[in-house]
This record gives sequence, structure tokens and C-alpha cells, in this order.
Amino acid sequence: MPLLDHPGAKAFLLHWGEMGTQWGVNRSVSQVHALLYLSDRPLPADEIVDQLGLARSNVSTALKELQSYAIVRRVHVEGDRRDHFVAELDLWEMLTRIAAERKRREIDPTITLLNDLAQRLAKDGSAPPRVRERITRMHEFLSTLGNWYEQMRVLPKPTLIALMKLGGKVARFLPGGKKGANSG
Amino acid sequence: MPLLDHPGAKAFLLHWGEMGTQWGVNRSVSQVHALLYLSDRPLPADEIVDQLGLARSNVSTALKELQSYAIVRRVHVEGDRRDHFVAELDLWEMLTRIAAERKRREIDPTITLLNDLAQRLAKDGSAPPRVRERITRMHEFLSTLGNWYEQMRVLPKPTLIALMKLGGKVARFLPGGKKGANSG
DNA sequence: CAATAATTTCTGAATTTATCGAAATTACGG
DNA sequence: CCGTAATTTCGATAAATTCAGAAATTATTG
Repeated sequence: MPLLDHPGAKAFLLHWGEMGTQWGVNRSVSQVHALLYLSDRPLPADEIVDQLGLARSNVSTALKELQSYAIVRRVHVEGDRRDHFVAELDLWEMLTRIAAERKRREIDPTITLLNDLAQRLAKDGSAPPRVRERITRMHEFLSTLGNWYEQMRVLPKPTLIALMKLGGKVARFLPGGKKGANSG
Repeated sequence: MPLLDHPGAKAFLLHWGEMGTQWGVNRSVSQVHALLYLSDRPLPADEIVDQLGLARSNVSTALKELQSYAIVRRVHVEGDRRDHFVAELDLWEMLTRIAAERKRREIDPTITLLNDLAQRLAKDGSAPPRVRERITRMHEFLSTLGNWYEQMRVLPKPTLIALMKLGGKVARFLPGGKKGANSG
């Protein structure tokens, strides 16, 4: 029985698809992801086509995109020569992989560009001072964020989760921090 | 002299525009933002039109959108009856405002939907168990992230900056944390 | 409060992006 | 290897978005 016969499953899938479009991911890609996320078994492309009513080629492209984010992977199913696909089910893992890939695709090239521009502007006497200053600031800001991200990225997942659970309380540990530092 | 006569300024602006499209913001909006960010004075809409070569109506819409994120604001310029606009120049402030607005527009409604679905599925005996479990998990995950965000949001900006500068070292303060906890 | 400047809203054209179906390619089983 | 199933690539079309210009609205000045 098709997963999407269930209204809850369908509602989730439709919403997830819209969500994708708002974040610059095309609807087919996020719908395929939603379907695999809800599925209790690896699905072959054909079945995704049937359930979502998309063209075969479209599903192929979507699967490739999802694999490039490493949040879907190909698995072999005994006795079936078709490829099957499963979604990453650990949501924390899913989030960090998406973050990693978006940084790689979008943030890193931006930092590189800003770095070039900032260096060029520093030597260019004719550059409007404000432009130099603002681009330099933006470069510093994104670099700082990038460095922070790199440091978080390498922490073990349980550590990250613990930090998140700690929430605002982390501030207690800062030098001039709020009352009650280190005491709990 | 038009700001964009400078090649560095122009390169920044074009890149920023593309960046926007990849994150679900339309190019005009992010270009207007980039221009205001680089400008050393408040600009009236007309001047944005001239410098970017966009239609007046577009600029109007873009400014409205940027104001809805609270990263651009209208200012009055002595002796000129036209509205003028300036961008938020504190980049940390800019980031937190964008984050706040995107959460409000996209994440919060998703959590609401997932909450409804999870509740409904819990009572629906006919629901496929995997669907129930996965939707519930997603709901818990996003709620946890949302709660974390709320706690971070209310911290004073200097505290947030200090935490970011601390980077991976925050992990030292966790109960079973890495070597050297609390000793610095 | 009338005249006009400034701004916003609306509509349709142009461009871009998403999606499809056919054709080509690749992988597999006999 | 040959035939067939499975998958991907590619050109064409549909859908959606962006954008300009006209019309309507709002604000400001004298």
C-alpha cells in the first residue's frame, strides 16, 4: 500500500516540498527526500515515480542531488537488480551534512571572493574608503563564522548535542559570565 | 560618482545578488541590500533605480521586503521630501535579524504542522508505525533546535560573540568534557 | 485643500527555472 | 558478448518567477 495514501504522510511530504523551494532547493528534490525519510524500506526509483507522479528522469536528477548532500544513499537489495535508495534517518547527522555542503557550495566561494576583493581594495588608493571598510568587515565576519563552524564540525556528535541541550546556560562559563558560573 | 563605477563594489554586488537567489531571496532584493550596505549615505529609491538599472516598482518591492527583515530602515533626510534608506551595518545584528525572520516565516509554521500531525498520528491506529515515528522524531528535533535558538536569541550580543570566539573550547565545560575543563 | 511629488499596487511580457519524454548510455544476466 | 533492463542525458515544453510600465494611492507642499 502506497505510503502516501495516508493523509498525514502526504501532508508532511507536501509541506516539505514547499519548505525546500523557500530555501533554494527544488520541489522534486525535497519531495523525494521526504518520501524516503518516511519510508520503512529502501525504494527503487520507479516506485518513487509512482508515488510522487514525477517523471523518471526528474527522480533520477533529484536522487543525484540528494546523494551529493550525502543525506540519501544507494543500497543494494537482494534479488533485485535495480538501485534502491534510503534517506539518512539521524536528523542531527542530516542537518550537519546539509550545512557542510551548503557551506562548501555557497559560503566558501563567497569568503574567497571577499578575500580577493579586500586585498585588492587595500592596495587601491582610488577605492572609496567606505567600500573598502565594509567589504573588509564582511570578509572578517564571514571568516569568523566559518572558523567557528569548522571548530563545531569536528566535535563529536554527543558533545554537540550536549551543548545544545545546555542552551543558554553555556554563557555561565564565560569569564565575566552571569551568576552561578560553574556551580551546577 | 556612482558607487558601482568601482569594480570591487560591482563585483560584491553581483555576487551578493547571486548568493540571494541560492537562498530563496530574489536577486533584486539582495542587490538593493548590497548597494545600501556599501553606501556611505542614505539613498533615495530613485538613486537605487539609477545605480542598479531596475524598475522603480521593483526597488519599491525590494525595499519593503528588506524592511520586513529589519535589515534596512527608512530615514528622513533634511530638506528632501523623498524617503531615504540605510542598511543595518552591524553584521552580527544583520544575521540575527535574518535568522529571526526566517524562523518566524518558515520554521515555526513547520513545527506547528508537525505538532498537529504528530498528535493526530498518535491517536490514529491505522497510521503506519514508521510514519508516526519519523514525523514525531522530526517534530522533536526541530522543537529542540527552536528552543536552543530561543535561548541563544535572548543572550546579550557580547555574550554571543564571546561564545563564538571561544569556538570548540566550550566543550571543555561539559560534564564529561575534554581534558583541561574549567582550568583556563 | 488643491496641486503635485513620491510611492505602491497591479497587470502582462520576458526571462528563468522546473519538469517531461525521447534518445543515448550504462550495467547486468544469460 | 548479445539482448534487455535500468539509468542518465538532453532538447523541448510547461510552470513559475522576475520585472517593467501604467494606473492608483498616499503624502507633502504652498
